Amino acid sequence: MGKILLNVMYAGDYLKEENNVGHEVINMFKTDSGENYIYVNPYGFLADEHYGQIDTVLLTRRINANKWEILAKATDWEYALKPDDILNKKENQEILNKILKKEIHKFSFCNQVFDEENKTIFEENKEIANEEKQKKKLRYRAMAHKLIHDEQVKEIESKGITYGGKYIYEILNKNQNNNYATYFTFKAKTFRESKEPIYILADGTIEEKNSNKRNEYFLSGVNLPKQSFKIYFPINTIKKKDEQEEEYTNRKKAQKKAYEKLQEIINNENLWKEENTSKKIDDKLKEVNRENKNFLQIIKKEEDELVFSNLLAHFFANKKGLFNEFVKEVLSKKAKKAILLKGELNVFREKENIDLWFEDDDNIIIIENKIKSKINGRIEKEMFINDKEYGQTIEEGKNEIKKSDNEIFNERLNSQLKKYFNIVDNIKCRKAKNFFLLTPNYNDIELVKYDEGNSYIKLYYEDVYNFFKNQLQDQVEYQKDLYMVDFTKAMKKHASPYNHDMYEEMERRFVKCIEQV
DNA sequence: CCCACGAAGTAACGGCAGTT
DNA sequence: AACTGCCGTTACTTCGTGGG
Repeated sequence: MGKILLNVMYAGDYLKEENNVGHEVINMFKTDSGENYIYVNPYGFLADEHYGQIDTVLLTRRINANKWEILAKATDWEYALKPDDILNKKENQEILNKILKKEIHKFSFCNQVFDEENKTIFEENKEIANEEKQKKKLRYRAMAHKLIHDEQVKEIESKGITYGGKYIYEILNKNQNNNYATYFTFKAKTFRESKEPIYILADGTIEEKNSNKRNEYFLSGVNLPKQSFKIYFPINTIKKKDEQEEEYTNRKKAQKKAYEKLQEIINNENLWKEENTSKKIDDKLKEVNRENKNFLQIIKKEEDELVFSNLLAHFFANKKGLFNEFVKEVLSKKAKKAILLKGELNVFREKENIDLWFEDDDNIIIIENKIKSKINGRIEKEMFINDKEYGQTIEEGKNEIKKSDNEIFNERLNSQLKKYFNIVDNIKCRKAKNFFLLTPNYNDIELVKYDEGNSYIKLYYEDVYNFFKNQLQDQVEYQKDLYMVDFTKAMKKHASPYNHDMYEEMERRFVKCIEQV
């Protein structure tokens, strides 16, 4: 029975620095000779005992604390450089002995040696700050890192591991600590991307109750790590501390079940592409990378919902007939009824705090735009011991959280959706009133959760993006408006089922670095 | 012109659970 | 047993708007 490793990609403060390219970017690319090298976060190697044990590495991305997306599977380790083997080479032992004055057989042993050697120094100089101690400790580990790095560089040259004609260590030469970096963990014989997003959900997600969505797998009773980039299945250690025997066995059972479920996912051929779809760095990819900019990206306003609301209001107010088409082609279809516009159209921004307010003789159409933020509103938690005693019942549709047999939390979400609905609903007129909530495709807001949520119709950026794209194709007039062309480009990001920001950002940086070497 | 308020942005902080 | 850094929460800041 082999182990499964779930590894998180595109995370960490390291990536915030423009010059740093996450090493994991290589996972989604083939080398120039068509091989798949995999880099396992965070440092590119595993603890000694895992080598030779792992069947499959699932490359994942965090959606949130309890929801991870599986992007690809890498199986059949063909080749790896084991850090401890490198350190145990005779010449490396000599180097380490000379510097550390101690025999090192295990990578993890560096810390211990440091502690022993510096015991007296730190006892005598208690004032040495902890921070400084940490820095010094890191320098010791860096020696081991350096030896592994040197060995990898040799291998990269002899095996010709290149992307777009450049050695991987050349490409990443602007990375912080590139001189100490590890570049690959192993070479995989098979690499398959998922056909469509596969999600695994752990405890704490509201999706549990209706987890019959496509490709969502619930790993009940298992916690996904919040800090670590790795989790191994079967899970290595279960702490028995503070646990009753029954809880302990239940947790063991849950973990076994989770492991079996992951195996099912891996073996389910329907979930994975038939071919190895990882790309090679070629001229076409470089070209796409250069063209892929839009002005909102440049001014870093791609995530700003106010900007999108302003632009939508601008185009609908100023392009004659555009809103008419939009209502016909998109809103009517979403509402499953014909919305017929009549008379002069007025477009308001932030009227009564409502993002977009369209009004003509016969209709009021409200669009609440949510890109990053959630629905605002107070969450009122009512806790009552045994609802019968208090004479209260839990209304249907509310989120009911059962803490124990007689403790029930009733979560009421008194939301801005309700507020806006009431504002418009209370207007005494014969106009038809339609409410829409516009969100990116990756940001699935559960309307049922909110008061009056059901009065809103979900509208996705994909709908709006496709509409604008089609309009641009059909109307030469629109093509001349470069703001409209760029705005449409900027919407594409939010029309994706993945929030691919880091994924795409890393790809962009990677290709940029290759061109600059 | 002042002030209150809403909403988005931001900084700080504690919890978490695997890793060394 | 100490360490780590993400994540959710909370409190605070900033900005714009609209009422008085």
